[in-house]
Amino acid sequence: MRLTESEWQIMNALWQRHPATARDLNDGLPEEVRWAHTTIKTLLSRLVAKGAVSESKRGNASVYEPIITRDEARRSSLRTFLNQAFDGAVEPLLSFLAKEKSLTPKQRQQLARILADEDARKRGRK
Amino acid sequence: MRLTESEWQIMNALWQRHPATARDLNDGLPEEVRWAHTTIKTLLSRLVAKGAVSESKRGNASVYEPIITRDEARRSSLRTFLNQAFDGAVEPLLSFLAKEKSLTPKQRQQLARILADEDARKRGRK
DNA sequence: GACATAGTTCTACAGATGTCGCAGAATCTT
DNA sequence: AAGATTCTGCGACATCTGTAGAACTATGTC
Repeated sequence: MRLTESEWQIMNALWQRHPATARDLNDGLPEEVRWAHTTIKTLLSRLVAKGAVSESKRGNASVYEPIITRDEARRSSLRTFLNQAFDGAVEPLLSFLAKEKSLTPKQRQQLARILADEDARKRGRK
Repeated sequence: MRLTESEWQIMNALWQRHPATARDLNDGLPEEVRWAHTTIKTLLSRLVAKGAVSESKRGNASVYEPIITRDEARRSSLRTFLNQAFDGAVEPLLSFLAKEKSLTPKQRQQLARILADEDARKRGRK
């Protein structure tokens, strides 16, 4: 499932609050991205067409629900990102992240901790 | 600097081998993505227009050089990716990566090692 | 010099995306 | 029930992307 930039906006709002109407969503969107009502509707229609969102009627109005999960969307987005920028492999991204100045020691430690925890969890579960 | 999917292909080939002519590049591209010669030229022109690539003449033919570095491109791509899928923060991506089943213990360790090394380097440098 | 070859610029075009406006149907308010 | 308000469906349109053919020009080859 491939989402465009504005579709991500919509989905992010929808994952956060759903079921939701077009209006609900627009209110929930960040200040800077306030589209015309019809714009949201168009985006939502396209998402429904794609099968990323479900639409049902409550009286006259449409109510939307996400079908794909955020993690699913993240996964495919990550895939694409890796393919384009890192030869499709995770390792290069990992080193890149580790190298990045923008990653603070704190974040670095967080990452290390996450890994350790995850590792422990994996081990313990077996 | 925002690169499209096919632009990434070109850039990846160009970072790998440059200076290069349109023909050089096409040869260097993965089998599946062999465009018509003119397609490459079009893409290259667009990249030149964007300021991502420089063009110079050698006789009749054009020779291209990347202007932006791969890391720069990666950085902005990462930025966009984070903004869309992870609220713009690195941490959520880190946890996501750590959580992912697809990340093997080996990769997890690699990442841990990278972090440790980087940390040491940082510390030692100060 | 005449032709084949390879490079160049221009133009084109369909499909994807970002953004709506309009006009009519449904619903709410007095 | 009339007017105001809110939705909806549909069409529109400018840009961006992907992909390439056409036509012309410079080069290489006998």
